[in-house]
Amino acid sequence: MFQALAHPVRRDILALLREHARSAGELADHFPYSKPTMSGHFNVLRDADLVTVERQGTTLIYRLNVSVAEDALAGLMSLLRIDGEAAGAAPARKKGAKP
Amino acid sequence: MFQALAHPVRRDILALLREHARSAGELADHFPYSKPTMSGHFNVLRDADLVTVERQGTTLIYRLNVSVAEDALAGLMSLLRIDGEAAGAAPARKKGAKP
DNA sequence: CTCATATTTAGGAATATTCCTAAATAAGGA
DNA sequence: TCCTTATTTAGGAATATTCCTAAATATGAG
Repeated sequence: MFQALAHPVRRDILALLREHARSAGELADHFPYSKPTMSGHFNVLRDADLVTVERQGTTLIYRLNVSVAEDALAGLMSLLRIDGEAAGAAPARKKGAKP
Repeated sequence: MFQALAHPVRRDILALLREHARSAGELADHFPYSKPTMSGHFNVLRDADLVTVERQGTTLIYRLNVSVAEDALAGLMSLLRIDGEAAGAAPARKKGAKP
């Protein structure tokens, strides 16, 4: 799953899907690569379970799989033992952080 | 930086360094790979600024660079627009999470 | 069935990663 | 200086990633 996040194009795909679900073609149009290349990136994200796919007629709709993304984040957090306070935009003040 | 996190050995190195700083040799002893191979992994982590290194006599001491790790986490969070609540071990109740 | 559209799979070239052994470098002690 | 210890750099083989073009598949319209 970290492997899937390792390529900038795949992270950008996730950022686009964070806004709303999109078709394969619509996603592909955002990048300067061929459709088959983009399809390969979709496969990597799907294998990592970071996105789900659903067919609608001839088009395939890709969606961000939020729960798995959250698991990824949880794993990275516990790996580094970071509380999460540091991540938001404006960490006003500490909650019950007992270090 | 995501690239640096993509290899399991490098994530395990970070997990070890999260506990406390360690020498190159001490780190290498935790893995079934040669010293030069491990040294290569250290270089990747250093290039990604995820660890710092300091010489102490003949040994090199590696330390987790927490601030950069936090930035990584923040980046992943904003990429996926996740609040961070989902990550901790026991998310008792919501803070000022206003969705 | 045939055609057009949307998307994928197949095959292959260029490049990057990962691991090894052998040799080099750095530091300190006798 | 010479030796030992700690660690790195150098060079190379095996494997994986990334991208392409060409061909295949899937679906719906006519």
